[in-house]
Formats: sequence, C-alpha cells, structure tokens
Amino acid sequence: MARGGRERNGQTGARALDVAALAGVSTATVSRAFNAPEKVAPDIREKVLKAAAELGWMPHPAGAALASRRTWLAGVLIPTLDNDVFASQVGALQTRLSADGVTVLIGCSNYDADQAANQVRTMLARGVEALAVVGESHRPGLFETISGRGVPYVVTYSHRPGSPHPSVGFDNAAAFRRIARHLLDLGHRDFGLIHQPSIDNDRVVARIEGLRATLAEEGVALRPQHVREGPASIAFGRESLRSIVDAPGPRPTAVVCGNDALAIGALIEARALGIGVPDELSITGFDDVAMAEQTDPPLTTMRVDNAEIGRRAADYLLACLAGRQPPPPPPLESRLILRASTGVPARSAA
Amino acid sequence: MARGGRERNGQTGARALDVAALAGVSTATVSRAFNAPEKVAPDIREKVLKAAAELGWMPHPAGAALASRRTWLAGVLIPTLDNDVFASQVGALQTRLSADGVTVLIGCSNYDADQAANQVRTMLARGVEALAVVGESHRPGLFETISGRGVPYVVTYSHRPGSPHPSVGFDNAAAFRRIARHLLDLGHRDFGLIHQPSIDNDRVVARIEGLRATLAEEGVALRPQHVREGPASIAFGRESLRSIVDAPGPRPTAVVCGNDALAIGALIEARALGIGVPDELSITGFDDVAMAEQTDPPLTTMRVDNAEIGRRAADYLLACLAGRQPPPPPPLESRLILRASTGVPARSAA
DNA sequence: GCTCAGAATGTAAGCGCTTACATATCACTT
DNA sequence: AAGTGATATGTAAGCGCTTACATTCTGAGC
Repeated sequence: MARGGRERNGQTGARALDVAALAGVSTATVSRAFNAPEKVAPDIREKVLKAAAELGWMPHPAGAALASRRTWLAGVLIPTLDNDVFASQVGALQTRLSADGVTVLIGCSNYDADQAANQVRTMLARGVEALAVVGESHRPGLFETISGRGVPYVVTYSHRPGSPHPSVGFDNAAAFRRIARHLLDLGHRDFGLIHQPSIDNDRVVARIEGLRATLAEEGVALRPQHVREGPASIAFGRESLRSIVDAPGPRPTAVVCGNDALAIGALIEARALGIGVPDELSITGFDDVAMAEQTDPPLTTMRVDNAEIGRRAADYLLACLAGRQPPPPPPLESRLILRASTGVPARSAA
Repeated sequence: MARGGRERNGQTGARALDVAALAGVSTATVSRAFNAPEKVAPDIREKVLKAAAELGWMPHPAGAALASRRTWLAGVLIPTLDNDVFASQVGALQTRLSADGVTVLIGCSNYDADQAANQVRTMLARGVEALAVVGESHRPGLFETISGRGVPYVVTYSHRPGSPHPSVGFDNAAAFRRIARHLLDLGHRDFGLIHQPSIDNDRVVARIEGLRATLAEEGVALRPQHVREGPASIAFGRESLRSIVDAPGPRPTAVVCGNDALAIGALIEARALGIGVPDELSITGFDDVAMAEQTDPPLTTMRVDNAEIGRRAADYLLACLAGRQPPPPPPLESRLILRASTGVPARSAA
C-alpha cells in the first residue's frame, strides 16, 4: 500500500494536551479520567469528558499502547471463515473479549500450515497479547514461538487427552468412538467412511482413529474401497456414496461421515439411488447443522457447541491476561443426536 | 480486564537500538532496512536483518504507528459472522487487505443499530484507516462521524442507485424485480412472500420494494395474509409456508423467499404437506447456497458473489488509502439461477 | 586535482500517551 | 496548632519508532 494520504492518522487533530488545556487540568488527569475514572473527582472528570467531547478527542491507541505496553489485542487463528463452525467460534470469542475491551485480530490459514505460521507471526508482530489457535498440528516451533514471546494461548476445537497445550474443545476421537459404538450396537459390521482432508488436520485424524479403534474392538475394519477422503462438500458426499456402494466387496450397511455436509450429500445420493435409509443403509454426520434435522430422514449426528468453545477460549485467555494462572479448561461434551438416518441393518433385522 | 501480567508487551525485549548496536548502524538505518529496503545498501541491509533475527526483534507496531501516523488497520462492520454471506465477504476482504499489509478489525452489530454505532466508534478509536460497512441504514450521523475523521469507507452488500455513499454490492431491488418478472412471465398472479426482519435492514426493504413494484406493474398485490416476516431460518420457512397455504383467500401459486434458508424450509414443508413443487407451487430463494442445487426439486434462486464484494471493497479502500480518488465502484450483477422449483402455475397450465 | 550532484547513513526531534513520583489539599487527630 | 494519613492533582520522563535534515562519501565532469 502506498504511503501518503491523510494526516493525523484519523484523529481529529486534538491531543490530550489540548483537552487538558480546555478542561484546565494536566494531561495526567485527562488520562486518568479515561482510564481510571474513580481516581478523579467527579466534577473534574465531568469537565474533562466535556472538553474531550467538544474537541472530538479520544485517546490515541498507539500512544496509549506505547506508554502502557498494553495493546488490548488478541488473535485467533482459524482455517477459514467460510465454515460456520469456525465463524461462530470466532463470533462468540469476539463478543466475549470485546466486552473486556480486547479487540480480536483474525488470521485465516486456509488449511495451509505455512499460511498459519505467517498469520501467527503477523499477529505477534501486531502485538497481540493472547492467541487462540484451532488445532494443534502446526509447523514445529509455532507454539514455542508464541510462548517464547510470553503470549498465552489456547488450542481450540480439539481436546486430545495428553496434549501439552491448554485446549478448549471436545475429544474428537471419543466423539467418533461414540458414533462407532452406536452403530455397532445397532448390529452393523460393514462400514464406509467419507471424510474431509486429513493433512495438517489433527481433528480429522483423531476422528478416524477413534472410529477405527472402536471398530477394531469388535474385529471390524474399514475396507480401503469404502473409505473416501475429499472436500467437505455435499457434492463430494454424493459422489463418495455412489463410489462406496459401487465398490467391490460386501456393501457397507453404515456410512460414517466426517461432517454434516458430507452426510447430507450421502443421504441425497442414497435417495437418488433408491437405497433406503436407514433400512438398507445408516448414515451419520457431524456438527448438527441446522439442515441436519430437516433432511429426510433427519440426520443422526453429533452436536458440538462451537459458540461455547469460543466463549471458553475467551474466558481462559482473559484469565491469563489478568495474571491469573487458570487451570487448563475441561473438555466440552459432544452429544450424539439420534435421528432417523441410523437404524438396525437389514440383514440382522431380517 | 485487570492490568498487570507480562512486561514488555510481548516483545522479546530487544529494541531498534539494540539491533542497531549489534549491526553497527544507527536506528534510522534499522528502520529503513525494514520499511524502505531499497534505500539501504544490500550488505548493510543484510547485516541489519541478521542482527534483528538474532535478537528476535521486529518493529513494535505501537512505536511505528505513533511515529509514522499509520496504523495499517482497516475495519469491517457486519451484522454477524454466523452467516455465510457475510463471513465469506469478510474472508475475501481480509485476504486482499492483508496482502497489502493491512490488518482487518471485525465488528459485529448483531443486527442492532446501537451496537453497530458502538463498534464503529471502537474501531475508529483503534485507529482504523478505512472502513467497510454492510448496508446503509444506520444511526444518523454514523457516516458523517466516519468521514469527519477523514476515514474512507465503503458500503457493502447493497448498491442502491442514488445512494450518497460509495458502495460495493448489487441492486437488491433490481434482483427482486428480476425474480418477480420471472414468476410473472410464467403466469403467476397470486404471490406469497417470506422474508427476514426488515428493521434496520435496507437490503431486505429494497428487495420487498422491488418485488412489490414489479407485481404492481401487472396489477398484482401481495395479500397481507400471504406475507410473513421472521428469522431467516429453515424452521421459519416451514412454519411460514404452512401459514400461507392455510390462510384465507386464493392460495398463492408462487412463494418468494428472502433467502435460501427460508426457501428450503418452504420446500420441505410443501413436500410434507403434499404440495407439488413446482406444479402446484413455485418457490424461489436468494443467495444460491450450496444446498440450493441439492434440494428436491433444486431451488431457483439468485446468485451473488459475496467474495467478490469483499475483494472489490478491499480494492476500493486500498485505492483510497493510496491517496487516489477511485471512482465509486460499479454495481455487481446478481444472476437468476433457474432450477426446478419454479414453473408454470397449475391453473394456467391446465 | 577540484567541484558537485546524488546516494547512503547518522543525528535527533518528536509522535501522543501513561505513570512513578512529587506536591498540594483536606479532614481529622492529638 | 501542628501532625498525620488519605486523596487528588501535577510534573516530567519515557514508551520504541520514524523521518526531516544534516553529514559524509562516491564518482563523474571539467
């Protein structure tokens, strides 16, 4: 961006000194009237506020940041804003932080580890005092860089037991164990899996692991031809379902999907292929988006309170900034929402 | 948030002076090596960069902002991040601006004019140098406040002919005129309308106006009992459709919806009620979300490139910041996507 | 060999604010 | 009447950086 343009950085031109003069006090009192009102006599405070209003003055943040060594800035790193899940997390985080006067800077990695590292660097250079980061699989040294600067951080959206990082989220592996258990209990023994890209995405990896582990407990494994990895879109869900039912080997009686978009796609394709859900095929999603209860049949899925993740992350970081040493936040619970897209498989029902 | 906590504001402790000493140059050269590399001899630049890396130093933004009167901050005001439409707009805006070193501050109004005004105030106090604001119906004086500070701004998501503000968006009224014309051309004469809250929302008001005006050209009016205003959710779409078909008077043969969520809800309810779409009832949406082409029947809707809005807004603001006086951006085109949820009404088809 | 423009670097004065410390004031004690 | 502590306000020293201006150094032109 070229230099030049406006003078005075968007301020009206007044400075603390001008306000002080107009109010007949010192700049120290002006500063206190804004930052520690209780330390200023009410009548004087009034005078200062009036003078400031008259001049259209407010403290210049750069001057304030420089003198107080506080920026009141926090950063949040997410893969993308184009996903409800992260957008609502950020929204809630921001609402909470701004109530305490902290402004949020957003960095999007677009699911790319290098971009993620860059965004974090930029936010640190901007002077963020706290950081929320989605997931923990990042460039080595990323978290060290952050804590090296003395910046508190929290990992969001995942809560892996044994993780060295404070994290706010749910146990992705456990969530998929729960789904697997539900389907196993119904009697399913042949499974398909449609999931989003797993590279640099610890949440997805944990989910797959959770599923595999629980299936293995019953001696069941996913056949490679029944596992599909690709974009988290309805279209890919459709395409994948078709490819799975067309694949050689016994047709799965249950298809587990990495999120609701994939599951909705699978549901649509099953209907298009004339495959009865749940009679011939059970399908599960993840996230419980608004559409999930409106599909036909309604989708069995896992509900996660993303806004709550944002809120808790904000609370944790605020506690850190307040100098407290908050305990690592407890995991959130994800909840299995049983709807009509899962049922007893045809073979055992027969 | 309580004060206290870390010293040195997240920096490593090194300052420009230390880097200068280590590199054997003056702080001026250090500054130039970072901000105007071409003005520094290559070997010296090299030395400075190495010294900085060694000390883990980067320019402190507050000091830089104070001295240069540039914050490299821009703000964007949106109703909520919980809506794809705005989230992708912000995402694109941010991507573009950050390529030019500008960091984006996000303010959410939650569709509340007071919160909007507050967020703008906060962002101005933070020193944003440019502002993108969704819609133009805001507290009186809001735009004056912004330009009073010499901050360039742009209104996004709407492009009302005759608006005094530079704006990047499409003509909401024209878009709904287009929809109305489409349905009129098919032969519809009885219409329903399901729309989102119109208070403080010029986009919605413009759409309704566009629809009404075009219907009026054919002597057609919306009957009050066939107009429903409420939350932009699938659930409200369902509920509204039921209420519309249950209402007294001739049942509409076409229901126009304010966005795709409402339309999808209407579609689902129509199916649940056994009303054939499009044979007995045509339904239109707005936005062309991913789900729109997957519904049964696929939804006729209006496509808007929200990311493009973000990009163009960013370009416009960057041009302003560069000191150029860019021409007001031209309106974007919204495009009617004809799918199978609209058709010739039964009566005239019969 | 000397001059001089132009480039590279240094010097130092702030940018606008906060805050430690000093000072003034006041209401009580003693 | 002087002393005391609490409270309110002022003084002034930076916070870390940028940049106008001054200085030094080059090599081209004569």
